[in-house]
Order: sequence, then C-alpha cells, then structure tokens
Amino acid sequence: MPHDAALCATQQPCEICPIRYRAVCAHCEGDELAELEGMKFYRRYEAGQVVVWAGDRMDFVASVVAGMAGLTQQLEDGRTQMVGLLLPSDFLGRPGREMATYTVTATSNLVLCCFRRKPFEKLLIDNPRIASRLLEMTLDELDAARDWLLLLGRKSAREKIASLLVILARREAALIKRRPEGRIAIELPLTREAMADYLGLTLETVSRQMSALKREGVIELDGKRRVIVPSFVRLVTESGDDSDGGPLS
Amino acid sequence: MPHDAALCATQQPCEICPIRYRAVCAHCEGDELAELEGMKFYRRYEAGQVVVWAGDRMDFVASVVAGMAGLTQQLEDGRTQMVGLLLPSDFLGRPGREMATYTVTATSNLVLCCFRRKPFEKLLIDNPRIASRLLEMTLDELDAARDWLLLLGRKSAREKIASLLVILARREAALIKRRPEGRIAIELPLTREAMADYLGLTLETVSRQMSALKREGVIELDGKRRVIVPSFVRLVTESGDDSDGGPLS
DNA sequence: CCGGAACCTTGACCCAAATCAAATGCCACA
DNA sequence: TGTGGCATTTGATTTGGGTCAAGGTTCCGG
Repeated sequence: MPHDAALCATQQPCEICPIRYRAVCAHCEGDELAELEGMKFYRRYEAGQVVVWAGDRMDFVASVVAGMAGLTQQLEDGRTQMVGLLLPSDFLGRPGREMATYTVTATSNLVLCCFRRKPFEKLLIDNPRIASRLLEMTLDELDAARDWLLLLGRKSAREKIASLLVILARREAALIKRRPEGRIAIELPLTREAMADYLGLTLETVSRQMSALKREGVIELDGKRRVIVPSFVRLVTESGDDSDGGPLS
Repeated sequence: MPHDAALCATQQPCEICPIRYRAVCAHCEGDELAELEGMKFYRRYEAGQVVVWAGDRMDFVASVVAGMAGLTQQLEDGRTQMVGLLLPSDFLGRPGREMATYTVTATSNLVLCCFRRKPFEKLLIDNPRIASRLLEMTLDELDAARDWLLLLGRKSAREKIASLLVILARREAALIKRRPEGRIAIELPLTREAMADYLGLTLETVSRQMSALKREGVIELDGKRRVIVPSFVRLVTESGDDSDGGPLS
C-alpha cells in the first residue's frame, strides 16, 4: 500500500453513487453526466493523511464520496484553526486557482471523486447546470461559514461542543433526506484535537466538556468515536441556537 | 426625509461608477451592461439604519456603491456576532432566496445599487458572464470568511484589532488598485461596538486594545473614526499573520 | 502477554478577556 | 452657554478556558 494518495481503480458508476443527487453533479443528466463520468477518477486516503498542503500545486478538484476531510489554516507560531469541514457530497478545490490555499487532511478514511482541474474548468464554462450547482453549493458553504463565525465568536465551550454534534447529526441525516429527532447516534470521525481545531478550543477543554455533557446525561459515549444522544432537542437547546435547522433542501 | 430606505432618484451612469470593474457587473459590456443599467435603482441609508431584518422578505439584490454594511447574527439571549462586512463593490443578497437570513445594518452612510430579485435571477440564467462573476465573488467571500474563522478562533484581542485594521486598509487600497505601505490613514466607519461584534470581543476590550496600540505607537487616532498607521508592516506584524495579502486581483 | 505509542481524561493553577461600574468627551440643539 | 444623550475610556473584579503536568485507555506488533 502506497503512503501517498492511492489512485483507486475500483470506481462505481454514477447511477449508484451515494452522493449522486447532492454533489456538484446533482443536476446533470444524460450527456453532461456521461462527460463527468468519463473524466472522473477515485482517490482514497487513510485517516490522518494529508490530501494537499497549503501552497502546493493542486491540479484536480473533487467531490467527497465518503469520509471526512478538514481544511486547516495556521499562524506562524503554530496555532491551528480548521476553516472547512468536508463531508460526503461537499466540493474540494477552487476552479481557477492553481495553488491550494489551505491544507487538506483526511480526518477519517476518505474517498474522493476527482476531476482534473483544467477539463473541469472548461466544463464549467460550457455547462451552466454544473456552474449553477457549484454557485449554489458555494453559497450554502458561505452560510455554514457564517454560522461557524457565530459559534467561534460568541458561544461558550459547552455550546460549541453541542453545536458541533448538532451539525454532524444534521449532515448525517440530510444524506438520507431525514431530520434528526428523538434518540440518535452520531459518528464522530474526529480526534479530540481535530474537534478543538474546529471549535477554537484546546483539546483539554473539549475533553472536559464532553465529560460534563456525559455526566449530565446529554450524551452517552459508545467508544471514543460514537456518540449516543438520548434527546436531540435537548442537545439543540445546549447548542445555544434554537433554529430548527431550516428546510431539508 | 423618510425614516425608511430612501429611494434615490439621482443615479450615475455605469460608465463612471466607482465600482464598475469590481462589482458583479465587472465583466459585462454592451448589451449586458445596458440591461443591468436599465433595471438598476439606488437606495441610500443613514449610518445605523437597518437595511433588512433577518427573516424579512427581501426582493432585491444589490451592490454596495459607497459606505459599509454589516450582516449580523444573534443568539436568543442577545449575543451578537457580525458575520459579514460589506464594502464598496460587495454583493448583497442571495439569488434564489426569498427571505433574508441575516440582519443587514448600515454601519456608515450607505449607497446601494439595487436590482429586483426576480429579473436579476433571470439575467443570471441567461447570462453566464454575470453568473461566473458572482461565483468568483462568492468564492472570494468564502476565503475571507475562512480568514475570519482563524481570527475568531485563534487570535488574541490585540491581534484581532490589528487584523481588522489591516483588512480595512487592504480593501480601501484595492479599490484604487494599490497595496498599502509605509504611513497610511484608515477610515474606520464602525463604532466600537460594531468592531466588537466583528471581532467577537466586548466593546470595552476593543477600546482598551485600541488605547494600548496607540500608547505603543502602532496607531494614532485622528478623531474617533480615522486611524493613522505610521508603519503598515508593523501593523501587519501585530496582526499575527505575515501573509503579504496575496495578489492584487 | 508485554511494551510502547497514540489518544484521551483529569487535576491544579493562571491569565486574558468578560463583567460591573464610573468617569469623560463630544456633539446637537434649546 | 448649558444640557441631555451618546459613544468612549478607564478602573476594579471575576471567571472561563488555557497551560502545565500526571495518569489512564486502547490497540497494535512482537
């Protein structure tokens, strides 16, 4: 097994792709889809592997098919902040940009559906369906970033943890077009350190707050990477915002 | 003078518009520009006026021509975080969305170049130039939001203040296609409270850090709303990140 | 079954920024 | 020229989360 990104021969047809109707290809049909299908290739990364370093040349863009990746930014003295969390169906890379602006790391085992950048950019010009879907996804990501700004700027450590769990639960549920409620389980494919980098905390504070939420019955831990939430509404209350999570979209 | 948004009769031709080559209309020429010009109308707001409330119907989109506006999000208990800062040439509103997601407030006197939403959406479909410019602007805004995440998550109060000043200086300079250097003046069309909401601080902390930067000669104050920076590189050093601000774009 | 590494938890202490509380400056306007 | 209403500054005190330090788990390879 190579240490580098593994170019993976086994790729699925788009028809049975789990992110077929949520990714950048969502609105494509017939010829458009065939063209994308013809140029796609898969890559797999192990948890912890770096996909690209900030400043490196990046000549592909991709959709996350499975797993999770984090975009990360750093100050010179090493302080680290996650600035993007990519879940299945999210888009990676910026058309028109040669160099990666952020370091991308697989936080769990990761499968990407990649397209070489240049041909993809051409497709973007010829094919308004793809371009408009990408605009829509970018606007959604901007909205998510804005919720994240509120989280980082104004929420307490406990609210931050609860918010992260709510976000993961909602994203997980959205993939199967449902809305989380009642007793639910959340996969948590992040180390405590990655959670801390996401939330602007230290890993010690993350650990302490997780313990506190557990002690108070808001969550139960099933191993380190799986969380049981007895009452989803209780968790939402703890997260500080009581928005209902908006339309299913 | 009405208390509400002032629909303003005096509007300039696009040719002499100060944001002609930076706004969503940047790549438009001839017919495209004429079409935009035919449907545009100006609105003016006084400092402090609300442009739209979160949740209200919003049936126009707009470019900021002059002045500054803040997008703001709130938790139920009143904690407030600014999640967007709109400067001249920035785009306001989301095509395809009926309701405003954020409250928009003029932080200084503000001039908007508005388009009714429905006709603008139609234009977006028919006219790839505008759509691709909007995608580009949205991607830039996402990058800015990601720098902002780093600021909120990991920077000290002093670094936050310095970073805000650097951002304003760069944006001001970019409008005239220059890069800030040496001794510069920065307009600061924000109250201390608005700065605090931007930076995830209290207004007292903002005031204290401004005083400290002044005491140490990093900045001089010329009234409350104008800052003189004797050495721009010194200010950038104080901001924590030493990126050079990227290409002029 | 043991040793080690990676990850996580817990405790004690500290500090940067929040909170609470006055002052002070600065207009606009009577 | 005073006066009320802001925005801002400054001071005293508290506190949430950071830092430093020590153990505990889990899991893998030998």
